[in-house]
Formats: sequence, structure tokens, C-alpha cells
Amino acid sequence: MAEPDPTPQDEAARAGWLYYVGGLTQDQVAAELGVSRQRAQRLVAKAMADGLVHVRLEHKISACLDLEAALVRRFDLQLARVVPALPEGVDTAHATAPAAAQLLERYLAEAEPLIIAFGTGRALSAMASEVMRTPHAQHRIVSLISNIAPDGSASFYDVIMRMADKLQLPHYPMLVPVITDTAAERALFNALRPVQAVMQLAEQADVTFVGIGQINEEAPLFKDGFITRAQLDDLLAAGAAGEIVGGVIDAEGRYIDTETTRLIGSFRIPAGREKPVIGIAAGKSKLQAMQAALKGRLINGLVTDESTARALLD
Amino acid sequence: MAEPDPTPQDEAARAGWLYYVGGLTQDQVAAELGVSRQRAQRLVAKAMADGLVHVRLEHKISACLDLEAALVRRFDLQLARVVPALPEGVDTAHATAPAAAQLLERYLAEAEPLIIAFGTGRALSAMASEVMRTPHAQHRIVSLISNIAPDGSASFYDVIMRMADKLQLPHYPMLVPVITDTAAERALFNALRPVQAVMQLAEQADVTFVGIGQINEEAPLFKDGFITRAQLDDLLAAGAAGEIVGGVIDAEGRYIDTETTRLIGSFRIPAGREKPVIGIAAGKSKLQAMQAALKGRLINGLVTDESTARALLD
DNA sequence: CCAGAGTTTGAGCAAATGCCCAACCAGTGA
DNA sequence: TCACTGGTTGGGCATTTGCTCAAACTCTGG
Repeated sequence: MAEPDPTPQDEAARAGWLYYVGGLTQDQVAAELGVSRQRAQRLVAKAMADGLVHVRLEHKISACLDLEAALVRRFDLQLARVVPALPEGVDTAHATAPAAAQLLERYLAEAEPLIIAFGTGRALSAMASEVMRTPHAQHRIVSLISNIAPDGSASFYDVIMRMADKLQLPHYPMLVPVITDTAAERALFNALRPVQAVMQLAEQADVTFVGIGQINEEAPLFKDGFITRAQLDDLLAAGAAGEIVGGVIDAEGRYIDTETTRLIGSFRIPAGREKPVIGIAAGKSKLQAMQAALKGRLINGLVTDESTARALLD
Repeated sequence: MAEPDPTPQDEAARAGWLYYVGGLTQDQVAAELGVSRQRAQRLVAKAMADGLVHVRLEHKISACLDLEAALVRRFDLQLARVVPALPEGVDTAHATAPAAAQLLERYLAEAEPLIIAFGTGRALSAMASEVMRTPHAQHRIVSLISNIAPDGSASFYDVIMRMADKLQLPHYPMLVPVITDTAAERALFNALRPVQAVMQLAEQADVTFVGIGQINEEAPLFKDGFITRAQLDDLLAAGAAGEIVGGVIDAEGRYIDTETTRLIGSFRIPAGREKPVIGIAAGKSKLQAMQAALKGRLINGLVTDESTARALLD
């Protein structure tokens, strides 16, 4: 009781430790910390909510291993990661996150300095919360697309900042707004020196992590207010099947070019890249988009879940 | 339902996934897997018991950070890791294990091939269960002490085998029995070619993980039946304060030499080593032994818990 | 085919947990 | 000083979980 004043986060961590690692009941945690049981329960919940507690499974379920092998063969991938399916309705981004994080950590553990590129979106954001600090600090991370809406506000999923913060790595955010009002404005941005530098880094990236977005009412671009309904309709009319770091593609995985796409500014992932480009996506709604990206060979690695994998293979 | 026959372990992993990652209740898990709730609960428990589920905490409690810094300063260590204390009576080896495993993983992630040496004991054994597979497979692991009792039986805590199995690394077990009947027999063993090879590897080890044992009624050496009560008394009479991979030390951390110690065969950790030698130990009962090991500069890194750290600093 | 030992299964129950809600507390503006 | 607002605390209760125990089942040897 000689403790001066533990910060709230410290206390949550301690409660989480006692509960999850020590295996105490919340009653015991409460007694240990000298607080009420309810407070202990809240601290434990907070530790979880704040992402202090990480749970991972070691064992690879053989059915998933089979699917991984099948995906690699079928789509000529460098690697595939399939996690067991969660029942419909449960957040899919959440399911793939630990596997994706594990994959990323593998790259982070490399001794030679790497350039690691990130897209945005819920899947990547969830991955960011799951990575654990690793010591090697020689890598650089670069963002392929900003999260700045036309009105200057930033969307939730600021992947690169969270990553950089967590890993203490030098980072290069994409400065260009996701979408500008005119093509001229876009050209202006693209000509900026720092923007070109980031683009060049993205070009050289040793490994790239991207989300895959569907293009419909639920499209991330649309839901987060980056594009208007009219622009969404424009894209759909042009045969849009999916989107990958802002690049809109048709069902064959070719980038499409419309009035709207000319306003979107981000690094454009080239087809058939040698270096790993890992797509992280799962869920029925993304199926079409994922198929397009695979067909166009925009990604050569995939992290998804069991049911999506099965659907892709059909 | 087209699944042929998932292995029991697969099923446990799947249940664990749904429960821990998916956050479903056991009822929901049961429904998803098409089994009874009790079976679901057993599967989840099995996943945990089999070590399929790993829980770690991200946050460092500031009180622990302070203690780490104090330990490093006070005992001139290369590194110290302090985990929050669990209440008395809860298994201490279990508490330090995740932190120790994380540390080990750091070395495993190194790109250049390392030689990693291990002692034995509950603490190391617990660490082994906590390590997660990492990709780099170029290291070698070597055992500093065997777990073979004089009657030829092996004790529980076969650290190196578990490690090798989990990490798929080439391993060099210590062949010599922990203790022989006569000094002549011991000399015979030590002269063996493969034994010398292992000793040489141990000498070169880039990093060494050891447990620290107390010497009293509860001494691991005694409890696991490696030494007799008479031998225990012999050691105590000679001023034994602790034991480190079979080497018995006095309160100043100097190796003591008695009839009994001459029968014990293991690699002897030299004092003041440059390369990291990390001791993993916690608990009041080990305090004296830990102080001795620190005084004798036999270890230059420490993983322990909060209350032990505090006690050491007094 | 049967008897017996060992294992697995699900019902029932007590303990543990999550959550709602009313009471309380600190800070703010009148 | 007092009323008000936003946030925190602990009581109470429904749900969930761990565990025990007896029944069922399997494997083996006669």
C-alpha cells in the first residue's frame, strides 16, 4: 500500500495480469488490488478493451492448412494464411488480425532493414492493434494512401500512425488526400517533392500489406465519406468490382479509369509484383473484390478466413 | 458437416479459436461445432491445457519498469525483466514464463545463427511451454545439464527436448547423468567425445538461460531424487547457498567443492561472462540462491517477479 | 457372449462473471 | 451557496462457466 499513485492503465494492466496470467478470479484480483469486485471486473475489461491482452492460438487446424495450400496453388500465391471461420455476423476484420499480425512480426524480426508498406481499412487497423512490440527498429514503414477526407478530417483507421507509435519506427505517411475536388488539384499534389519521395519508397517496399474493399453501398470509400453517391454510381457504371488502396478495379482485376478515379490519389499497386503484396480480407461481401484482385495478380499473398477461402476456391 | 474426421486436437483448437478469438460463449461454440455444451467446455479447457492458447500482456507497469532499472544498476546486469507479482502461493515459475519466452523469442528472431544454451527446472520448463514457433531455424540449442537421474529415469522437466520439438532446431542434449556414483565414473563420462563436444558448444553459447535452485529441503536436486539427504547435508555443511545448472555455490556465489559436488556433472557457468547469461527465478524461497548467483556474477540477466525484485534490492 | 476396468458423456449445481441501475462524487456556472 | 452535468462506484441479478457425479460406452480377456 506504499504505492504512490498507479496510473489507471497500470492498474488495468495489473488486474489483467492477475486475471489472465495468474489465473485468479476477479474476487481475488479485487482483494489483491484492494478494490471492489466490480472495479476489478472493470479493470480487467479495460485491459482487454485497451488491447493490453493478446490471445493467440498455436495450433494450425488441418482443414485450414489444406485451404492454404489450395489457395497458393490455385492463385499462384507466395503465401496464404487461413484462420478458422467465425460464425456469420461476427466481425471478420477481427478474425484475421492475429494471423496478419503474426505475419507482419515475421518481417519485423528480419535483421536487414526493410521498407514495409501499408494500406488502410478495418482489417489493417485490426492488425495494428494485434502486433506486439518487437525490438528491431531498423525498418521503415510507409503509407500507400492517406486517411484524410476532402474536408480535411481523418478517418478512424490510421494504420501507419498506430504502427509507428507501437513499433517506434520511422514512418512516411501519405500526404495526399484520398480524393481531391479536381484533377488539376490532384496533379498539383502529386508533383510535390515529399509526395514523390513517399511514392518512391512505396515502389521499393519489400513487403506490402493491403486491405481489399468492395464497391457497393457498403464500400469503405463510400461509407467513410470519401466519395459521394454519384461518384459511387459512376464507379459501378464503369464496372467496378473492388478497390485496393484506393485503386478501383474491374472484375478482371484491371484498374479502371473514370472521372472519379482520376481524383483519387494513392500509390497504385502494380500487377504481378515480385515482392510480397499481402491482401487481408474476409467475408462474403468482399468475395467479388478479392477474386478481382487475385485475378489481376495485384496481390500475391492472402490472409483470410475459412469460409471465404472455401468460397474463393469454388 | 462434410468434414471427414477432425482430430481431437483440431477440434480443441477450433473451440479455443471460437471462444478466445471469436469471443463466443461456450454455448455458441457448442452450437457451432454441433456438440454439447459440456463437450465445448472440455474442448476449450483442453486447448488451454495443451498450451494451444497463449495470453500475453503488452503494457509494462511502471512500478516494474522502475524495478528493472534498479536491478540493472544494483547488480550491474545486462538486462532485467520484472513481471507483476502474483499473490503468494501461486506458482511462480508460471508467472515469469511468458516474459522469459518473449525474451527468448527475441534471440530466436536474430538472423545470424546463434547457439542458445538451457539449464533445466520448472522455470525453464514453463518458459518452453510459452514460446511460440518462430520461423528462423538456423540456431542450435544445447543443454547444460541432463535430466537423467542415477537410476536412468528422466525427470519431468526436459527443457531442451521440448524446445527442439517446438522450434524444430538442431539440439545437443547433455548426455552425462546429473550425478554419478563415483568420481571415477564421472571422469569417464566427461572424457567421452560427444560430451566434450556439447561442453564446447556450451562454452560458445551466445546466450544462456538458466534456472536458479535453492539448497534446502525443497531443493530441486533433492526433491527430484538426484541427491540423497546425506548428500544434501554434506552440501549444506559446506555452506551451500544455491545451485545453478548443478553447480553448487556459497553465499558469495563461489562454486563449492565437496565430495558430493564432484559427482555432479554439468557445464559449469563461469563467473563474469560477457555473453548474456539469463537467470529465471522468483519466489521467496529462492532469494538466497539468487543473491548468491548475482554476487558471484554467474548471471548477468534476470527474469523475476515484483516481490522478489523488491526483496533483492533490500 | 459376458464381466470388468477404464474412459467419455451429459445433467445438475455452485461459483464466477457481465451488466444494468440507482446512488454518489467532482467540477462548473449561476 | 446551490443546482446541474458528466462520470464513477458498488448492489443486485441474469447469464455463463467450472466441476462433480452417475450413467453410458468402449475395449479387453475370459
